[in-house]
Amino acid sequence: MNVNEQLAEALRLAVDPPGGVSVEALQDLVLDDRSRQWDIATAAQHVGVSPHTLRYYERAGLVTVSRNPAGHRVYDAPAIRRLVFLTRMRTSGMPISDLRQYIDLVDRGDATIPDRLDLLVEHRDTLRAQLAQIQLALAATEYKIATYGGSTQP
Amino acid sequence: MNVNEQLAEALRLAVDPPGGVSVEALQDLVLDDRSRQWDIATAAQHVGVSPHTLRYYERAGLVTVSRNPAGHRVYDAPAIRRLVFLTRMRTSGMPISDLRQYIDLVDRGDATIPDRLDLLVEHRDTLRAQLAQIQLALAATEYKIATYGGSTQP
DNA sequence: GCTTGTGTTGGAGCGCGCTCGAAGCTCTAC
DNA sequence: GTAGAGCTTCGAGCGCGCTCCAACACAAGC
Repeated sequence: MNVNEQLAEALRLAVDPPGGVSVEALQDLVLDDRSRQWDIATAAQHVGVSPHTLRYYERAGLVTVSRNPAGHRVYDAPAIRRLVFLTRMRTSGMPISDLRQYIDLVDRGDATIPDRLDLLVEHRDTLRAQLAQIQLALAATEYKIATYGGSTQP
Repeated sequence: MNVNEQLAEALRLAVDPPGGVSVEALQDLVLDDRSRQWDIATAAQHVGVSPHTLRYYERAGLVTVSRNPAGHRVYDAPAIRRLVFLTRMRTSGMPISDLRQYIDLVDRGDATIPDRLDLLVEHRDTLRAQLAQIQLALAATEYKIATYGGSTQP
């Protein structure tokens, strides 16, 4: 599986969850059409957040978005990809301050890759711990359901 | 596996995660020693939250705690068990309002068991969705780590 | 008896992540 | 040309879940 296939797979995975990314947006992203651009409403739809939130993320320094002559925001494929990543991390509970830190490293170039790796590994561990927590809560919930005589299936 | 064994197993599972419940507290709970009582500081330690939070939970109507002659809160085994359950649900993202609703049903007696089941099943579905989200974020993170050349193991 | 620690209450404050409002500019449709 | 939708900015507001403060009450140890 090469990198593009991995990316496509990761993006395909992103279709499923509610509040996720729309299919056609992902197709655009996989195609990486450099001429394709989106206004804030469309971008928001594709990313699965509100335009308010997109502006907020820009103010928070998570993305820099260029403007058209009218001063309106213009989102391109890389921006959307970054936003998809960011919202995925947000959904998983990563605070905006951490994302900001990571993004700053990205914007400072390849020399910061080791630092980014540190952050990512740390976050991976957080996610694994979180996974365990959720599984525990799920077990507790299913236990309660079982004791109440409810079916655990499906 | 009878109900007591299931409970013991569920409680054993609770030992592992960080910020979780202490081993001796669980032993007390499994023994269900009716004479054993705890002050707020000890209870907080056992449950893994701050005394502030315990008072807050009481104000929020999640637990009712009796007082000793001095007016100090006295936590018994059932109270602690409820708090362990509540904090587990909180950790998994269940809002306090939902917990309040569930607790109200519990306090209204067996007639509300169907309603409780509804709530639990709903929460189970939420947890499953959440699990998928976390797994997705984990996959994305591990993908990034891999592309940066970091080791995915362990 | 006095100090120190721990508890009590009500209410205020806070950090986070949005979310919205106001006032104004721009594009589109008719 | 004009209405209306949608964009811009800045700043304020909000809901949640704590977290802390002030002022006081009680308990244990010296």
